[in-house]
Amino acid sequence: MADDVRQEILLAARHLFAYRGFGSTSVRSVVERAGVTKPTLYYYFENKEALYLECVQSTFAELVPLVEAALTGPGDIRERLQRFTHDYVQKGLEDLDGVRLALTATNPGIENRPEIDLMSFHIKYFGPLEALFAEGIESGVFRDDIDPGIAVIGLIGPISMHLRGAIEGLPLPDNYAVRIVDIYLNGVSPQ
Amino acid sequence: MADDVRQEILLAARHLFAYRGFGSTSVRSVVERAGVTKPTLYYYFENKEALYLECVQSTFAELVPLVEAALTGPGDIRERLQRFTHDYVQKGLEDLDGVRLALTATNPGIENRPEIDLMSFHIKYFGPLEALFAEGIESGVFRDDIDPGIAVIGLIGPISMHLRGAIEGLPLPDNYAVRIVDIYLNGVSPQ
Amino acid sequence: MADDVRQEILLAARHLFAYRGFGSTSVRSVVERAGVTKPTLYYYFENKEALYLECVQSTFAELVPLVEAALTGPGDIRERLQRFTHDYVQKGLEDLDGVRLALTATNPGIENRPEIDLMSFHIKYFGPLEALFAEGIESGVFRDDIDPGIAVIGLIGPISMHLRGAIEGLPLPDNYAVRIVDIYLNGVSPQ
Amino acid sequence: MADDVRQEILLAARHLFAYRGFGSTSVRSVVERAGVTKPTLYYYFENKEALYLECVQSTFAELVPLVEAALTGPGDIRERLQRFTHDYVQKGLEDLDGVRLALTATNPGIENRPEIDLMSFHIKYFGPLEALFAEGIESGVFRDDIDPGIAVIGLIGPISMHLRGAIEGLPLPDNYAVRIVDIYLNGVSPQ
DNA sequence: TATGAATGAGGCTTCATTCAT
DNA sequence: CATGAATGAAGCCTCATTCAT
Repeated sequence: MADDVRQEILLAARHLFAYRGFGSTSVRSVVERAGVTKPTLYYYFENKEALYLECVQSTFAELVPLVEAALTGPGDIRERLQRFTHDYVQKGLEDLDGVRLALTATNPGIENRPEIDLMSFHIKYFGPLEALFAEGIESGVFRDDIDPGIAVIGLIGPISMHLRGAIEGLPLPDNYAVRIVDIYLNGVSPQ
Repeated sequence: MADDVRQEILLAARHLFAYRGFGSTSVRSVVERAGVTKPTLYYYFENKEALYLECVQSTFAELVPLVEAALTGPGDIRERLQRFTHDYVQKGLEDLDGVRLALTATNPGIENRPEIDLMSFHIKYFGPLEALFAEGIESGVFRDDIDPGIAVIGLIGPISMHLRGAIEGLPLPDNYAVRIVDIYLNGVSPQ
Repeated sequence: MADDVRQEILLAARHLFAYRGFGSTSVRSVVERAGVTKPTLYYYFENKEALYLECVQSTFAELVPLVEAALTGPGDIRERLQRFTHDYVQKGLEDLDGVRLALTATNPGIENRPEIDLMSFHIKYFGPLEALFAEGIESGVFRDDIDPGIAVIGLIGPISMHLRGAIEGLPLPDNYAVRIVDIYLNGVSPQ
Repeated sequence: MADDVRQEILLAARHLFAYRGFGSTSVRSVVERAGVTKPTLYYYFENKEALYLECVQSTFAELVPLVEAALTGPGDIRERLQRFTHDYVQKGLEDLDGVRLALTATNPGIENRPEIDLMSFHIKYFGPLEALFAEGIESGVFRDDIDPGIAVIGLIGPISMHLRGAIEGLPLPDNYAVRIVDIYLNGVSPQ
């Protein structure tokens, strides 16, 4: 019962923070969307900042197991990268609020917004990915002259840009996971 | 004289919009930083929104010739991509405010902020890049089974992610332009 | 058991009312200090005002017997005045919260605070003192050309000012009771 | 013009702070009484606290020259004390708001109210009085076995208590200055 | 050109209090 | 007896904007 109210507030806040950012989301708009009064919001959350942080952290928290599951599952590395790409984008498409929120929250240093502990997020988030690359280099599936950091960004960068496009309504190509990973693995030059 | 004042206001606003976003930047903070009074600001700019738009558009305007110059200059395609990558990142490092502002302004739909005409920007901005890819495919330098949209994102995605990292203080790898383009062209798999 | 809770609330409230006044003491701060919940407080007290009144009245109630005991005890008038002065100040030093509360509560008309029935308090409080003066005048120990009201204030005024000083940490002079009463009886001029 | 508005706000605030204290006086009530809007108040004063401090300090500032004038003027010490007593009380009767405000502001440590620098006030305020006593002791007009601190309180205490009575509507005795100083100088015992 | 002064609206937060359990 | 949860009203303060000068 009571936790329903809390959840309702979180959902409303998540949506609004995602669409308007921290500084431009008023507490009033949150409580109106959630159908509660302001003191009720303050009963469950210390202040607007704490509410924001919980929204962001819960959003990120949902991503971590996804990454891990996709990357540590069965299949060879190409298959795992494809599954990761697909699941990650799919999850984003099913939760556009979450993507928007993540994009805003990881935008550097703006908005008067509370500090997000991005570093620990990066570790949890990119950790398994970097591990996969290390594994791939060792087993000869990846070139051994590539910095793992660069390697991660080479995949995450395009994926996140595709997601941004999807948010703005651009269509994803068919078989996007296969194609993105294909370019990633083999490059744009003919072999 | 008068244009100096205008310029001063623009500079102050650009910095603050870049660091705090549109909704969280107060007109007061802008005029204080610019050393003018509020009516003076409103003499030069219709309102906060117009001021923001001018900041963003002038920032983007600076980028367009850069892209064009880098891509249409001398050299083969690999060299031109490397030059583009290098110049783009370099320009960003020299104008971190501009990068922040661009990242915020192109973040999807947040912040109560005025609508940016992203589409026309995209055309000007990605146009030359897509043209280069078309040229490359035609001349056989690029694979012909790649969607040009995906191709652009495959390069822009990692570059913009590197820039975001740079803003947060992460070091760029040595020869980043060469290495990024190398992965982009040849993929992470051994040939 | 139950009265313990009530007493705990009263103690907490007394302290907070004493230090912050009526208007600036929140019910929340009282219940937190008392370790109870708000409905519990409202179970024992009708509202914040009733709680305040009980704090003040119980504080004053403690003073009345003290005054009477000191003034109606053994000894000549000088001794009784000294004992009164000493006991009164001593009691205050042992209950600084009470002194603060009394000072605040008798401060004229401020604070949105509930009306204190000061008049009846004055009668109980200054009554024995005025009686002592009447007795003193009759017996020739006091001058007969002095208004009793002025006489009372001549003693209470300095005592209460000393107490205020003590609250703020100023040291009391040695033998303060003797010295204050001495001035009071004989004046500051040489005889 | 503009300073008139500022003055109006100060007057309104002074009255309300005097009658209700700091914590129980709302900014809204001040601006309504002053006939201005809230942003106007904040244009002239940094915040509620600064407004309060200016009220209190200006009130005290008015007292200092009064004390000095009364004590350093012509006449022997008795006459000067009488003049001081009379002028001080008279001034209070003409500015009951000021008296209330001073009483509240010097009430120890309550009300969440801003810290008043009482020490420097005490020095300015009681300084001339203590000097007079020192002078009086040296010239043999006062007993030399009296601590000057106690001596000051012996006079100020009753005066301030009389003022408190006056605020609550109690009548002052005829010739109060003469009578108070008389007791003060000669004591309540017959010579 | 430039400004001191002003404002309606709204920002976040806390108040004293109560109801159903 | 006691509480978790809720609320209308009000708290202080700042917002973007404007007008007379």
